[in-house]
This record gives sequence, structure tokens and C-alpha cells, in this order.
Amino acid sequence: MEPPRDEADLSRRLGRLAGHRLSTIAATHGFEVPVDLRRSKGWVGTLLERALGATAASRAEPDFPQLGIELKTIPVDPRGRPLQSCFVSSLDLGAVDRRWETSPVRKKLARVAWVAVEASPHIPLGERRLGAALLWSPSPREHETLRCDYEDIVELIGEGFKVTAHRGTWLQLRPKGRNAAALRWSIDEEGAPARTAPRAFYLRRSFTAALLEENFTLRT
DNA sequence: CCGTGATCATAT
DNA sequence: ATATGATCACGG
Repeated sequence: MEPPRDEADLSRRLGRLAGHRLSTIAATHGFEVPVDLRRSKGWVGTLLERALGATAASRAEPDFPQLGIELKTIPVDPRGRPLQSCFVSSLDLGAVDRRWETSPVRKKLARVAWVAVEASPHIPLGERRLGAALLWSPSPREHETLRCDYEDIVELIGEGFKVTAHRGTWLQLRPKGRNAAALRWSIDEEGAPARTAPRAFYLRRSFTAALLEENFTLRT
């Protein structure tokens, strides 16, 4: 499948997928539907990438580099509220770049195609449906808060301090690795090399919850 | 081996 | 019920 030619093209493709079951989309693209997601955690995201013509490369760039658009599936309950936080991008603990402007976080969040997916555990995976997509960019206020979160966290890391997921209004930093044994080199408070679990930025569930509410809730 | 796609599992 | 920290499959 060719990558979408422009944003309108991507939007059209998303519109065609909205309301369809995952089993239908999977069949179209030769994906086998797993029994559950325990051992296939990224299956829904990978399926959507394929269905939309994204390049399945693991890169710190948006999924559609030429469009500058990141694709994110967002698992929702029957009321349309997110069930999970959302991975944004990894942080290189060995060479911390503190500049927001050039950060993968800013690049990825500059424009996002959010796609809600039914995710209540009682719905068999193949029967879960896609919702309408939301093509979104952060408002000036959102952008500012994201930037502050990022700079705060990255500065602390750069100074060698430990940062837990408690920090940050909307962005947080959490472990992300193969398992607890997977370690990376980092720099400690004394400036000495240290071993640390790999970390990545996530968007809090409260953030995506507000996002969906603002954009999909009927207001008077 | 590592980063991206994420969700799982447990403590609170 | 929710958040944090842990974990799994895959592509490159």
C-alpha cells in the first residue's frame, strides 16, 4: 500500500476504516487475529499502520514522515474514554538533548491522527470496531504545557537525577524495555556512567481523555 | 540488539 | 478505579 499522498488522502482512508471491525481490516491485509493482546500488545497499532500505508519502521519520527503526521490508536471503553496512557517516544539516557524544539516528542505530537478503538475486555478482539479519527495539533496552551513537562523532565535527567512517572502534567517518563534486566548506560548525579532501565515519554490517560472529550462530546 | 507498536499486572 | 512500573512481538 502506498503512503497517503497528503493529509486529505490520509483523512479519506481513515474515514473508510471508521466503524469497521478489526477482523474485517485484518482479513483485508492478511493479518491473523490473535486470541488476545497479552502476547500481541502492538497488534492493533501495527494493523492500522498497514491499513493506512505507513512505513513499519521503528524510528523516532512520525509514522508518515512526509506528512509530519503521527498515528496513534487509543483504546477506549464503552463511553469513549481511554483505557491506557500513550507511548510517545524513547529518551536517550546516554546523550540527553534538552532542546524541546528538536525533540522527537515535539515532532511526533505536532500533528497526530488519533484513532479510537473499542477495547473493553469482554469484546472479542476481532469484533472491536474503529472509531472516527481525530486529526489534531496541540493548541498553544497544550503545546506550552507539553514543552514545560518535557524541559523539566529532561533537565532533571540531564543533571543525573532520577525521575519517576509522577512528574509532569501531561507528559511523563516511564520505564520501557524488554524487561527489568534490560539496561542502558546513563550518567548519574556525579557525572559517572551508570546502568538504568530504558525510559520513554508517555501521555497521561487524563490528557487523551480530555482530548477526546473536547472533540467528540456534544456540547450546547 | 534496540526502538515502536502498545497492554499487562500489581500496588495503592 | 487508577497510575506506575514491567512486559511482549515485531521489524530493521
